[in-house]
Amino acid sequence: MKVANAYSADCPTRQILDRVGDKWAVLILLLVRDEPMRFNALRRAIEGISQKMLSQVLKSLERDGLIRRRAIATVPVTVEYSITPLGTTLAGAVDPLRDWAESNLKEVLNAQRRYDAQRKQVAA
Amino acid sequence: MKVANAYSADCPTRQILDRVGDKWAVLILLLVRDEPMRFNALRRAIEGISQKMLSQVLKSLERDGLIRRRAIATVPVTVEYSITPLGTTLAGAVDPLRDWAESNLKEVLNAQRRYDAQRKQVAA
DNA sequence: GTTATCTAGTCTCCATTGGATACTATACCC
DNA sequence: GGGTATAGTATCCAATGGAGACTAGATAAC
Repeated sequence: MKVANAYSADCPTRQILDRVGDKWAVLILLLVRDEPMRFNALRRAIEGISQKMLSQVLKSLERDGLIRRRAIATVPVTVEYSITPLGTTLAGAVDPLRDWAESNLKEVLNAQRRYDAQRKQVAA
Repeated sequence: MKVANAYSADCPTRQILDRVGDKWAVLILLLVRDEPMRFNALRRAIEGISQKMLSQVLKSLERDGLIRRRAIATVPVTVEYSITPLGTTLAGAVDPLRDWAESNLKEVLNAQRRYDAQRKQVAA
């Protein structure tokens, strides 16, 4: 039995994992899933993202067919980003992860505290 | 209704997403889920990871309580990394993502080709 | 008329990160 | 003594990410 091997550099899965790994991409995806949003609305919604990063990530999400960009001829021009069907399925696959995070964050933080406390003793 | 807001910088969910965002962490987690592995075994299994990164990521996964490190007094010393129950649940939450990747990679690549082709025309 | 404001970005610079490579310590085999 | 294996650490350089200034085009305010 041949198993898809995500551990070789050219594995498809790894490419997608890298995309999801993108710090901002998932955040944007989940936001535009709820409702189409404009550039500056996204920027305000996502605390800490720079304009450069937002612009960059939006572009690559559009390239991947996960979101759609639509410029509207108003003054000043507004641009609306919305999720595609493909993007919706990805967002769905991310949900379990978000749920896990919400359920288990406390446990992770506890583990970190335990680990740090131990290291501190060793150092002392 | 108050919704957990993953978009503010200090949101728990975002911290976990950052962790999963780590290029190598998920790969390691999925590997040691199948069976405990040693340092160099992991290095050989994961194409392209440097020793520094492997060491670093293993340390932070251990700190988060997702894997366990066990040094065995052989010569030379061997160190075995295994997944914890907490780690197992996270790995489970990652599975849908991997499945999505395998199912939809082709479509993503197509979208990229379309996008690039269009940009090329505009540039020409 | 001129200055300010709004939009969606781009440009430039610097700090942080990631990766490649060399190196350490220990003990076995030959 | 030289080579191999273990699990890392140390060092250096390139790539990435973020902060903030800047652009364009048109309307609104003074």
